[in-house]
This record gives sequence, C-alpha cells and structure tokens, in this order.
Amino acid sequence: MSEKSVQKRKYILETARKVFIQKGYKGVSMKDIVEACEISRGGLYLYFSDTDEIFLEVLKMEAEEADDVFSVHVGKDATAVDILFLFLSEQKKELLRFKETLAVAAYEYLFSHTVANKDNFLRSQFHSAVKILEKLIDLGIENGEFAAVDSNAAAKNIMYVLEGLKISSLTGGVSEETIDREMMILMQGLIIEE
Amino acid sequence: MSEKSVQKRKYILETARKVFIQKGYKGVSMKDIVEACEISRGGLYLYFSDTDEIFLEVLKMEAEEADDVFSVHVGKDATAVDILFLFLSEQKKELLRFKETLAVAAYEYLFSHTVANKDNFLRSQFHSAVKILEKLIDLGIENGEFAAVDSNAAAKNIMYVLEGLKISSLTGGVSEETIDREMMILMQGLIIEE
Amino acid sequence: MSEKSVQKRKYILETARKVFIQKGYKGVSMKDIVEACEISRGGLYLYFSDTDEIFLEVLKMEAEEADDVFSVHVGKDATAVDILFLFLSEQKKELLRFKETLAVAAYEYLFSHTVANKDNFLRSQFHSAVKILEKLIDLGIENGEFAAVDSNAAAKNIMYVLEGLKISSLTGGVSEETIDREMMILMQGLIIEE
Amino acid sequence: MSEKSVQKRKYILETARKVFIQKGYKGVSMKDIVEACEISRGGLYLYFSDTDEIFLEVLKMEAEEADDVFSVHVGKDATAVDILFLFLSEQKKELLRFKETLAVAAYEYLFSHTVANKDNFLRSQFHSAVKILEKLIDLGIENGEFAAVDSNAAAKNIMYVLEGLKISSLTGGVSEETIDREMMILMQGLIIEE
DNA sequence: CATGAATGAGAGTTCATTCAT
DNA sequence: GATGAATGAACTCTCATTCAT
Repeated sequence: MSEKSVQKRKYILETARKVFIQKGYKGVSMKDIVEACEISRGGLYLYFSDTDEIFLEVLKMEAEEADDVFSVHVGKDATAVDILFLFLSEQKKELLRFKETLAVAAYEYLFSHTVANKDNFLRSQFHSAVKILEKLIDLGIENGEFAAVDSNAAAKNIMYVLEGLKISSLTGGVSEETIDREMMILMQGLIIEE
Repeated sequence: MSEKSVQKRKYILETARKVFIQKGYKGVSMKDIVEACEISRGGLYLYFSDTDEIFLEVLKMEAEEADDVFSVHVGKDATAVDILFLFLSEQKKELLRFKETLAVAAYEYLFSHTVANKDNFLRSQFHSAVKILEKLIDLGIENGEFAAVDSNAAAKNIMYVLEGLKISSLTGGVSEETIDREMMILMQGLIIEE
Repeated sequence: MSEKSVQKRKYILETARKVFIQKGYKGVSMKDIVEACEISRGGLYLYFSDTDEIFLEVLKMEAEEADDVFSVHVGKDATAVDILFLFLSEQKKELLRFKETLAVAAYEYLFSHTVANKDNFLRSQFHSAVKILEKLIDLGIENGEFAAVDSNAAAKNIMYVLEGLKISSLTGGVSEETIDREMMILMQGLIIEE
Repeated sequence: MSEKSVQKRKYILETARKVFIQKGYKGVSMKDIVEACEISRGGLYLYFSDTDEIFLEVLKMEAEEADDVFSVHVGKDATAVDILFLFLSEQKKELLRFKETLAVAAYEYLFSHTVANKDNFLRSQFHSAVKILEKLIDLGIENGEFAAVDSNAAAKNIMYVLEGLKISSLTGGVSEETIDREMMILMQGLIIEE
C-alpha cells in the first residue's frame, strides 16, 4: 500500500469514527460512511469490505492512541496512592464525557456479537488494565500504603465498578457526586487508615 | 380489546421474547417475529407497529414476572446477612446464564438508543434494586450486622460491581471463581469482623 | 399457493420466456424481467429467487407444452416411413424458425453451465427423442420398411445430425435446401431401396 | 507497435485463453484477465478495449495455430479412407477432451451473439472443414474407394454429426463407444462394401 | 379481525472505464 | 507506456408497510 493509500485509509477511519460516535454501531451503513467521507460508493470497498471491519479498525486505532496517552501522565516519584488517584481521575473524566465517546458504539458492538465473539478487544483491554492495577496494588502493599489484600481480586473489583459506572452513565443516571463517592469507596478499600 | 385479542397479544410477546433472546435486539426484524409466530405479515401490525414497541412490551412483561419471583424466596426471620447472601447468590446464577437471557438484547437496545433515551427501564430497574439493597443495609447496620457505612453508596457499589460482572461475562471472561471472589469482597466490605 | 398465485407465476414465466428469446440467457437480469412483467422489484422474488431458476422453469414449461404437441400429429395407420417423415418435417420447421426460439438461450445456458451440470434437461430431452426414434426404427425393421441396422445407433445418428443442424442454423449457414438434403440422407440411410 | 508491445500482447492473449477455458466466455471480466495477467487495470486497456475483443483475438490465435497442426499429420501416399479415418480419429480425440477446450467458450460466445452475428468464425471453420472433406470424398469416389454420393452433402453430413456429438459431450452423455459407433456409421455410409 | 400478495425504498456489491501520476 | 486509485452505473436482494379480499 502506498503512502497516499495509508493516508486515505486513516482519513476514512477517522471520519468513520465520528459517524460511529454519532450514530452508534448498527445504525451505520456503508453508505453513511461513504457520504461522510465524500468518496464514491465503490471507493470505500477498496479499503474495507464491511462496517464490521471498519469498526474494528477504528477501535484498534483508538486503542493505539489511548496507550500513548497513558504513559505520559505518570510522574517519576509518584506514590501508589498518587498513581491510583490519577488513574481514577482519568476514569472519572472519561465517564463524564462517556456519551460523546466511541465507547457507546463499542458496547453496542459487544452486545450484538455475543454469540461468536472472537475479537475480544474489550476483554483484552480489561485484562491489561487489571494487570496494571494489580502491579500498582502490589507496589502499594510493599510500600505499606495499601492493606494486604488479594491484589488481583482488588484490581478486578475496581474494574468491575468502573465498568458498572460506564453502563450506568449511559442510562443517564450517574452524577459527578456519585462517581466521586464510588471512587472514595474504591480508595478506602485499599488504603490503610491510620 | 377482546379476550381472544389479549391472548394473541401475549402469545406474540412470548414468542418474540424467544426470538430476541436468540438473535438479540437489532438482529430481529418484523419478518422474524411473523415467522416465529406463524401469523400473517399484516396480522402483526394489528397488535404492534414496530420491533421497538414489541421489544419494550416484552421487557415490561419480563419485569412484571421478575418481581413476582423476587418476593417468593425471602424467608420471614432471615437476617440481613442471609438476605444479602441470597441476593448475591441469585445474581450469581443469573450471571452464569447471562448469555441465554433477554438481558443481552436489553443492553443492546439500551446502547442503540443512547441518544434519545426516554425509556429508562434499565435505570429504574437499577434504582429499585439500589433502593432495596439500601434498606437491607440500613437494616443490617441497625442490627449491628453491618458496619456503619453510607448505605446508598454501598448499595450502588454492589450494583456497579454486578453490572461490571455482567459486561465481563459477555466477553467470556468471568469464571465462577471470579464471581465468588467478588461476592466475597462485597460481603466483607459490609460485614463487621469480630 | 393460491389459484391467483399460480396464474401470476405462469404470467411471469410466459413474459420471461419472451425476454429470454429476445435477449438470450446471460443477458437477462432480474430487473429485465421485473420491467417486462411490470411488477415491483421485490414482487418477483416472491415467486423466484434468481434468473437461473426462472429460466429452468421456463424450459420446463416449454417441454411440457412440446410433449402435448407431439402426440397430436401422429395418425393411427401411419407407416414407420410416414412417421419418420413427419418427425423430420417437424424438425425442419423448427430449424427454420430456430433463432426466434428459446433454444438459443437454452444452448447458451448449456454452454455456461458446463462445469456443474446437474440439470440435464437437454440430455434427457435428447434421450427421450432417441428412445422414440429407436422404437420407430425397430418397428420399421419389423415391417420390412427399414434395413436391419443397429436401431439405437441409427436413432442417435439422426439426433446428432439434427443437433448439428441446429448449431449451424445459428451461425446463419443453413439453407432450406441443405436441410432437405440432409433429411434425405437420413431417410435413405434407413429405407430399403427396391 | 514495438517488439515489446507485441510480446506483451501475445502474453495477455495466452493468459486470457486459459481464463476463458476455465471460466467460459461470459463468466470472464476484464478484472479476471487483469488479475490472471498480473498487470494493471489500466494497462489492459492499452491493448484491448473489452472482453469481446480479447476473446475474438484469442480465437484467431487459436485458429492460426490449429491450421499448422492440421497439415502435419497427413502422409503422402495415404488413401482417402486412411485420411478420413485419420480425420475422424482426430475429431474423436478432441471430442473426448471437449470440456477442457476453448470450444465451449467459443460456443457460448456464439450463442450470446446470435442476433448480430457478423463474425462467423465458427461458420467459416465449418465451411473450410466441409471443403476439405468434400475434396477428400471426391478423391475417394474417383479412386473407387467411396460410393458415388453427393460429396458436398456427405461432407456436411459428417460435420453435422460431429457438431451434434460435441453438443452432447457437454451434457456428459457421450461415451467413447458411442463416438466409435457414430464414426463407423459415417465411414460405412461412404465406403463401398465388397 | 386476519391474510398474504404487492410495493418500493434502500442497503450492499461489483466492475468497466477513466485519468492523474 | 504503465499504474492503480477513484468513480459511478447497474444489479441483487431484503424488508417494513400497505391494502384488497
């Protein structure tokens, strides 16, 4: 594939991303994407063969960019508590703008591909987050910042709560206060009180 | 509406329910339902005007029946811990058969109606569950079974974890052990250790 | 299928027949037939699912009608020579109007389905013609009208010549005289000269 | 046109030939040929402007090569019977591998161009074969090998039978025995029995 | 009430053909 | 000459929805 092709491919994915955010996953047809990209009907098929493929590529692109963002924010001499707090703050931000995010479409995709679910992007995303949190918790325990808990279970617990908050934020039912309170519970469950 | 009509309406909803469980929400067309019910194409329109309407009615039906189920299981002289345990056990059962449940289609529906979301059936379901748990926790606190926590926040926390577990169960990533461990964490967060 | 449906089905087949005669086999799209029938795009799909199916049905229809025609013409006390002559005359007539016939499309179909040829309508047509001729020749031999030849081989020989003439008539190269001369050869090959 | 161009042209035709043998005539698109040749989409248009043109050129190429082949096999002091036998043997060989031959596509082409049929390649092929056979039969008659028949009619008769056998070989209905028997009939129709 | 044939809008897809590079 | 991305016309096929019976 030529340089130009790569550019166009990326352009299509970025445009499609906006469409998915606006219309969700199933609501998007090839035609929608063609129109949004202002290319020809047949042109799109040179790059992708159906919405599924496009959607998964968009998701992949999203994931790659997200990883970059992650590593930037963590300072060098941060404590486990600091990092955890930072992480939860990030999550809070994301929760608050959740509806304007690709996440909705991603969940829609997830729920409509329940039967034959080969592409566990959400699962692997979940797992890698768990892994990171687990290490963080272990670190906190070593440092004496956190209570001696089962770090894997604790990490998962955090992720489940976050997952639950995401779902709830879609029903319109999560206020900022609620999020804060839940975050508090998560922190308190770990941190040793003096 | 005649008695006969009521019966037929119910028959359609019950048949449609099975179709939704099998094919999800968006994957179901009027044609699918017509064929499953073995009625005429036009006939279906005498009762419902689109899949959305049918789906919401199915959901309503489901909710009504679910309430009945709930009240049955709770014994009279049960402690708060007992009831909580019972509740979580129920939830665990449901989690394990989540994929064969209408819930998947319900979530799919939810995620494809994110923008204009008037019918917050899931939200109200969530809230009523929170209410019940809240009362239960208050009861437990009064009894001295539970620590003196913010019962609303605690109730929500439980529900968020459960939501998170549901989502994860769709990606195929939740083992029975994981569920048990999370349930343990939820219980331990409340129960006073001696 | 209701009576009305049967009528419409027949109407479509008859209309399609004309289209196939005019445009051949591969040149005909569903759209062509829809337009010729003056029905809706989707309407055609209620009866047939692709041009292949329609074409084969048209062919079947044709065959059924052709059989009727056959039996009518043969008189009761005709000699084998008479019948053979009658048969060849019929074939001659058909040859002369061959281009205005479904046969062209049928051959086109045949040649584009060479690989996976399950529907041997032409083969079975050929074979039944051979069978009839064979009996006729046997009869002629018994009567002393025909020479004692291998009747099966002779019958096939006749059919091969006719087949060859059909093909040639499509290239525009068969005059009536040529046909007559070939028919003569066929007759002479059988009839005992005194 | 440069030498290089001539080479490329020939390369395309030879590659296209294989494609036509494999997929028939109508089943072949410009795209198919482009892909088989591994050249660019636009590149093909520098040499040919549609499949029809390519197909006819392939046919022409085939015809030129076929002529060469013909003249080689005939020995110098062969009798008419020998030559006829040789000819029919060749035809038999061809019949047996008919399906793997360009002939099928050629017939398909013929039948889809019935209406406006200017390029009678098959007709002229037929006629030149008739001419040769006619001379051969005349020779045989002079030699006293063959009976005094209408040599033109006899030649055509042979060709019609061969055509018929070709068609039948497509329906899968011609065994080697059948071919042999028909060849016998053709020979016997000419040769004087003593 | 119920039927199911009929309609037509619209999604998907393929390819001949062009044209800037 | 050669490339291959881009276009757009042409088709296929599916359903929601209507309506005469």
